[in-house]
Amino acid sequence: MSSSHDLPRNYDFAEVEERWRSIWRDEDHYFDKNSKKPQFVIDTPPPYPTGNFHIGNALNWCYIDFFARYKRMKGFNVMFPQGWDCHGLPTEVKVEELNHITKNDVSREEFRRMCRELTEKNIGLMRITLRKMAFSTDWSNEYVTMEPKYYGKTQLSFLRMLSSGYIYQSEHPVNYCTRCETAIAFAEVAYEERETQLNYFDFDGVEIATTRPELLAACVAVAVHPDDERYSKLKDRTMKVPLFCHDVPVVLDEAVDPAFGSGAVMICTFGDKQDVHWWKQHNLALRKAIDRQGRMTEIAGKYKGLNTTECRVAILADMKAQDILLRQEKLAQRVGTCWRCKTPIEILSERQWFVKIKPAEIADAAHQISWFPEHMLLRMENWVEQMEWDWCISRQRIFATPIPVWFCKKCGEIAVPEDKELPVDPTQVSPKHPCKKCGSTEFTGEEDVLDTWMDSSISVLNVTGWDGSGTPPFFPAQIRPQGHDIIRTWAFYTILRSVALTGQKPWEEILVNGMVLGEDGFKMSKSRGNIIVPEEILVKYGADALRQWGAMGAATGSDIMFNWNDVVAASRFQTKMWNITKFALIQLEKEGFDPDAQITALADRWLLVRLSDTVEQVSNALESYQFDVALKAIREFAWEVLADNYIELVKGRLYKDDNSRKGACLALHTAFDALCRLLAPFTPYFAEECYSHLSPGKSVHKQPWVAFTYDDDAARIEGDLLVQVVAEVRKYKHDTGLALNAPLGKVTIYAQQTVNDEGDTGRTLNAEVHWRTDAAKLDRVITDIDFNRSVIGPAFRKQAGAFMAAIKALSPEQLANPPKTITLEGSEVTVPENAFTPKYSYMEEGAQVDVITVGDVILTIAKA
RNA sequence: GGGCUUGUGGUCUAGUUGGUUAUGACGUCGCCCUUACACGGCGGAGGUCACCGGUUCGAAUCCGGUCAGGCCCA
Repeated sequence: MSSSHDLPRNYDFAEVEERWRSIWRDEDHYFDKNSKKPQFVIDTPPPYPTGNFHIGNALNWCYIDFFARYKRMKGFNVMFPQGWDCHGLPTEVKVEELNHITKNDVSREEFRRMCRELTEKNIGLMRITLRKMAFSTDWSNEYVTMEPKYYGKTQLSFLRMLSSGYIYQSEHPVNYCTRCETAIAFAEVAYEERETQLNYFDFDGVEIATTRPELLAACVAVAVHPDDERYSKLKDRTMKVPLFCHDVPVVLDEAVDPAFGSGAVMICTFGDKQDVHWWKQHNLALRKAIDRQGRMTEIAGKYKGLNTTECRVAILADMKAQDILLRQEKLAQRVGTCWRCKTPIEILSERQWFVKIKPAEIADAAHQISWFPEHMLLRMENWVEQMEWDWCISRQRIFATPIPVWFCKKCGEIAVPEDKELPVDPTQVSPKHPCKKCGSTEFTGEEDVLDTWMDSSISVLNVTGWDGSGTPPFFPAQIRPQGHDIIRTWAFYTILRSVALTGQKPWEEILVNGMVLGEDGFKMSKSRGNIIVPEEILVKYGADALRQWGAMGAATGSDIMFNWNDVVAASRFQTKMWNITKFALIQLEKEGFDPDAQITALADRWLLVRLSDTVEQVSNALESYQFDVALKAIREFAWEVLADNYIELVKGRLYKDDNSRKGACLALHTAFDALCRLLAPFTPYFAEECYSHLSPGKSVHKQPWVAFTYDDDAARIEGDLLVQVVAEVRKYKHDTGLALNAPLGKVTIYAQQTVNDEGDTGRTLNAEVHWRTDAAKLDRVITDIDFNRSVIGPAFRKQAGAFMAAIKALSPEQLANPPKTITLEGSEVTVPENAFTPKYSYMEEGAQVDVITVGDVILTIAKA
């Protein structure tokens, strides 16, 4: 134990946090591959290296660190890896922006180098925040998806799924962002509400409504509802497309809504997902009118080269000129846009790579995983059930994992590298062997790259040691922590890939955290100006306070509003705990502490039984990831049970110099030691600081989790009574205008059981306290009568005075049980309800006392 | 339009399988600087548990509907 003289008056989080950060060693958090302990592998989310570790990340990581630290103390071999999901458009866009270039202005290699450089810088910045937050990261298991070591595995996983038939290439309509010039997956399409124009025009004699006249060149059919009598004569006909003059068939389809527009629609390749549906179902022709840059193609004839907006204007003008544009209406519609750049997406038919989605397989694995909170599983189920297309994994970008494939220039056959050649960039190197089919040595490297989710969806395979064969040594992981916003992407793709590559679920449990909203209850955004960055909180209140906010801000899994109040409250709790620490150390160093002391006093037993309850509550809560419940129980124990009640009760005994303080010292030591350990996962710096003063040279983070139990039901019940008695007497002092430390004379407590309080109650109340088990012998005396003049006045008017005099004249027995009527100046009058209340005083053994009841217990107080 | 989720004092929030007086924090009001702590202690005020209906001896809790918010999707 360090001397209390060493303890500064105030807790200086900045000094303490920096000091421990320099003392702690990374090695303490390394996963031990040879350990005999049970493993606890966490499939940590690899954040996108934007350079800012935002508050949502912070919340997610707080949860991870809480259970990582808890599990370590519980004796698990914990792996808390840190990944970085580097590839993707945002970085490309940022690089273009920072350097005022477009990706086509420099070579692919140069562009990649610039992206890597920016990413490395950003990772550096984010690592600093992670360390400040005291996350117990296993830096020996850090992975960076843009590094060859990692993306080689991404490529290996691609090849495995290619050979097992999960991956195929095909020409198929895909969502395409013409600004980013790449295909995107459905998960990357964001829908936005927009107002557009619905144009009615004459289509070979039939009125048709369309929002996208620019797609007229891509029209491949006209569809009507089979029961729509207006159009029954169109059956089996072909129709001539206005302006373009090609013939298209008329198809009948139930999905056409006769009430929308004119009830007849044109099918274009492709205006929306419904067009793709009809196109497939009716086996229609393919007319590609828009290219990858979003410009009109050959098919569009004289409109070739225009972008879609220009083309729309031109076609509408030409329709007007030909007098076939009938009318226009405003229409609210939802447009699919690129989630990165918000450009409306086009559906283009392109040769792309796909991963087969087998919904049943994924649903089955999802059901084998425990979900926290449970209802998040439903989101996965809903997403899985409505999958229509396979997952398009090819992207036409640069900063991403190359698709490890060549095409034979002669016969088109695919060539793939051997495992040991990975990673490869097929645009830079050639295959080692001639074409299997035709023997040619001329190849073209695939220029397309992989969707970033192809990298991140093997995070769990990577950390569990996957090498391309069978089940990895540490697979499945024990838990996946992540936000609910990426259930349909990261969670979904990870399950898909794990099942495809290992045949098993990726994790035993998944813990889904909520989103962090601004103080105003809205999603944090620049435009609202409600963004809070972790760094700001770290500077003002420190990491431990921020971590407490993360634990207590909301129930695990629900969205959480950021709230400075919670951070302030957290920091106040630390102040309180710091004062408890100072008090405990001053007391414990007085005479050392005796681990063999006997605990006999009620207050001491009560503290230990409440501690035992708290340990159980906190442990149970942590097992089910209820961090709010756990920390709340800890705070309540420290603040209410230990500080406000226990310490106040035993102070007097601790100040004494005799043997009776030994039991209190042991109880205090036990509770304080346990508190440090309970707090360790939540406030690692603070807990370490407190514990280091209690047990110098030892780290609380290397101690086992508290296993303290104390079974003493009587102490819980009697101790609660003791605390209640003290509270009632305090209230009595307050009500009678006495200072809390004012001397009180004699207090007699009539309880059913004998209580050994070692004199604690008396010292706490500054009174002579007697606990008695016999019945109280009290005489009740009416000392005065309170009259209710607002009742008496209106009822008796001038006789009011006489009424009150008559009541005063009643005997004590009559007053205790008042008559219904009374004789007033010779006549019977009714005694109104609530007209008066007798005031009693009590006499005990001839002295006047005040009486308080606490349940069945009677307290009498004889003032000094 | 569909799925999920939420609606508790001024603000935020707890409330597990329905069970006496609905939890805590912040704010607010009053008293108190008692040898760990005024970044504190003690006490008080403040709630038709969104609304309507149902099940029940009993509903914040279960069921149905309405209204409002959030998220995801069509």
